[in-house]
Amino acid sequence: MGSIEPLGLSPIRRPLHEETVDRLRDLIVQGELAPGSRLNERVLTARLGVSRTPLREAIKLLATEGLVDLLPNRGAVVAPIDPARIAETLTVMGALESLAGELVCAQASDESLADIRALHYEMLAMHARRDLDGYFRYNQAIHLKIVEASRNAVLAQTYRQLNANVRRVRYMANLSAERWDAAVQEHEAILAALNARDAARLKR
Amino acid sequence: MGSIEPLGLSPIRRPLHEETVDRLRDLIVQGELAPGSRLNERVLTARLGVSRTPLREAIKLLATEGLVDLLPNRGAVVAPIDPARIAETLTVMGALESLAGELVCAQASDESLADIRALHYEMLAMHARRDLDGYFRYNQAIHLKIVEASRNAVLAQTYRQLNANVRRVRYMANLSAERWDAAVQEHEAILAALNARDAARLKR
DNA sequence: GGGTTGAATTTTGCATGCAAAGTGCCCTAG
DNA sequence: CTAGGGCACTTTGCATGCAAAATTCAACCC
Repeated sequence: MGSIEPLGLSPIRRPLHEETVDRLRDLIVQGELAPGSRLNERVLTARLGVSRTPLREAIKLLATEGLVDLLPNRGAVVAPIDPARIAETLTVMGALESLAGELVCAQASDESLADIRALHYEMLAMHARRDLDGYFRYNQAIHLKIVEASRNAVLAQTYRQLNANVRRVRYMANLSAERWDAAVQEHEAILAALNARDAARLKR
Repeated sequence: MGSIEPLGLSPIRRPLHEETVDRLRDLIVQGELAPGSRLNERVLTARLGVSRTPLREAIKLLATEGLVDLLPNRGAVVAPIDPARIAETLTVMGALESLAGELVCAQASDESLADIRALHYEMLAMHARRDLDGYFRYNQAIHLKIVEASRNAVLAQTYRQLNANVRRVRYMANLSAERWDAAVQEHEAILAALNARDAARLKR
């Protein structure tokens, strides 16, 4: 396009299609593109400032992540939120978290555990001041950190991919207060087990 | 390209990029494209008879499956086989299979179980006549069938995706005879537990 | 002789063009 | 007034064009 790189020492330039995937994913996850709405290529190229080629690559990629549905010869739509599918996803994520917990107990570094503990207290702080949004962010961060601390890159990537799908729901479904408190209790228990490196306790 | 569709009453026509993904995946999984070799777009378009656009879409898709590595501005290579990564993948697949087993015990239909049992005996037949290739095919089929019988589409898709990666290895790594026999024994045990719908026994 | 630089070629990344499939509107027939 | 058919417009799917990055190869300098 007509713009000249400001040549601020930008060490690397990310491929456009990658950038587009991330931006489009954010639009979908944060609900800016509503579930079920069509993804018109012309509109999106205008909105994102890219041409159709990287956009189409991005759309197909997000289709494999389950965030969009491809309708042959009729384009793509933001995947509707299917409660049954969400439930299935949570089941699988549960199994992965369980595995991650075991691996963390067995082999994570003390620094990783310390990081997780720190995030946990940040989250408690958010809970204390009833900051739901902040709470969710730290909650996400903790889960991702646990999965990363498992030192299994495949596990981490698989988990992240599934997570994108349920994040859409979490953004919408507002938690009741009791449900929220219960979740926090649960988190306390998990953290305690991790600290003790007690894999058996973790699985309850 | 210049060819005319033979117009045999083809009810539907699969999108070209999808077809390309499958064909390219097969080339990689079956080792026809060696790990580490570069994916030259011009060469592949000639080989597959498609233009660069669907080919590029396919390559990016396979990158998310972990079958190819993308080198920015330098194209793509068939992902080298990294033993550590394979081990990680098997760990995750193990967790998923375990989950699948539980789900199958809890809620699969009797017909599904019968299908699995039938495949199991087919596999035993292959084992008896020392047909390694046939054995692998049925082995794969059984695992896929179990995962599908779990009635969790997300689980099934996740499993299939991870499986593509390890299939490359299974094609190469020839099993020793003892290792093979042991695997068959294991399979017998799994099938027995499934038939009894005994989830606890399954997990050993 | 080894290393470096730079021009030619190749290859990728992105943009755009073209044909076919799809969609909707309007007009007409019943 | 409603149902059906046809035409125009929109949108997608694929192919190709163009510019920039990378690679190659060779001449040149040290």
